[in-house]
Amino acid sequence: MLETAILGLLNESPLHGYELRKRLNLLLGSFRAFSYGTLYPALKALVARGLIETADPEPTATTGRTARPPSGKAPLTTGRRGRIAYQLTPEGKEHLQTVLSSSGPAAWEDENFDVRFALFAQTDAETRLRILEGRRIRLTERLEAVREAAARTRERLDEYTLELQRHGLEQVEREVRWLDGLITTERDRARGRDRDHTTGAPDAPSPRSKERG
Amino acid sequence: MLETAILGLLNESPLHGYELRKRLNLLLGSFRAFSYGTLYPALKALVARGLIETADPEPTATTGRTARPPSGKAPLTTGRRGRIAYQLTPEGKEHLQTVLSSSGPAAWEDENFDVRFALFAQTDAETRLRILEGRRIRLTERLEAVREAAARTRERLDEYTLELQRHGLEQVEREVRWLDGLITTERDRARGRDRDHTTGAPDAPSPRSKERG
DNA sequence: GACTCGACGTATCGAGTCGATACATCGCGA
DNA sequence: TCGCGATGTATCGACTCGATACGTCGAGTC
Repeated sequence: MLETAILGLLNESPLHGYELRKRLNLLLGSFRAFSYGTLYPALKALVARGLIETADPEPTATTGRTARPPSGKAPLTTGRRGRIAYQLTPEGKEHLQTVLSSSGPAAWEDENFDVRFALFAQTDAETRLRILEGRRIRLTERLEAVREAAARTRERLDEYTLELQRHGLEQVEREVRWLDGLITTERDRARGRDRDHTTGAPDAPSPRSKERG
Repeated sequence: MLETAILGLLNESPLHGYELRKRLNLLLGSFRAFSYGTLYPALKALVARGLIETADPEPTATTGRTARPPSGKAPLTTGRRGRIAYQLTPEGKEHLQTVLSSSGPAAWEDENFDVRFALFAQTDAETRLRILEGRRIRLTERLEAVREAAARTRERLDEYTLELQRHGLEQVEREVRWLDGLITTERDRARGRDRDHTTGAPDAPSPRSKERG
């Protein structure tokens, strides 16, 4: 799912590897932190598949730091200030849209959910809701399984193991409640936004109508 | 750290791979779940290092099912009821004690802490406390780093990304509070167990007697 | 009896990921 | 001028997972 995260970030602006990694880790918060050993091969693979291509980075107009002029030699091995920026190709945009509109089990498993959630701003409302609900079911299933396994164990465990299990269960329960809140919010929004249809408008900049918080 | 978990489990009773994995995953609760592709190579490596050795499993005297006699051929490829039980060697026990009494950074990093915690029943009180405190510092450091990184970001993120970050921070904060409770419990126990020779007492808490309260 | 099915049990493989590391440029302060 | 830390690209070894293969065994089921 690293690939999806990359495509999602590049859909907002072209970026080079170093910056991409920083944003990636910021995007996923304190959860995951992809390393270069993962990122660069993934970029290569995406280029090979024609989903992204190299490009010039934005001049970063906010600060005065302009991109350096190509004064003199540029040892092609690794360019002398060798920024290699990437941007989506049309195929990449298309592929990203396909992925973002999918909501199968692959979207709500542990290793994918946070990436998909981080890209919710680019995901349509219906898919958001389906992913949240699928994730919720997945977690409650696991809750059930762990509780059952613990009950079936006739060996009595020491207090530390029990505390670890209790803590783990509590974490998952809290996650479920978090999802409940998100699902409620999404349903409310869907009700407020839509009376008869209107499934699209994924770009629509956030409706500042905060009056009904 | 899989190796430590294996040694810790085998220190209680000899086990074969299948059972070992079940207990391993029960031990670590809903956190981690080692797979066979991890377990069996680890067992091999431990045998090669002389820390564990094959043994006969316990006869499971509760039910009438006795271990089968070696009647006839036993295709050595995978024994016909090919349970291969493992037990600690003296070197293994010694190594386990060394590991369990260590409390360096390796003990409280993400990938090790839960295993070490699950083996707290076999760990002495002083080491328990050091690991818990080290873990707490580690988490607060991360909290600080993430908060700072978020503050330094001038790009304003969409609401979903923000929510993901908020949720992640909250999880870690809750983890810290969990550790606080455990640390308090451990300190109280140490006080109850030992009167005068308190090792560090960096907090120097007011000696209020809560046993009557 | 013959059939399937699911639990038990050992074992490997490919793919994905991390952490460490290497190498290079740049700006900055001592 | 020197080192140092941030920026920047890139690879390697080690670890882990999920899927899969192969095999035994007991319990149904018709």
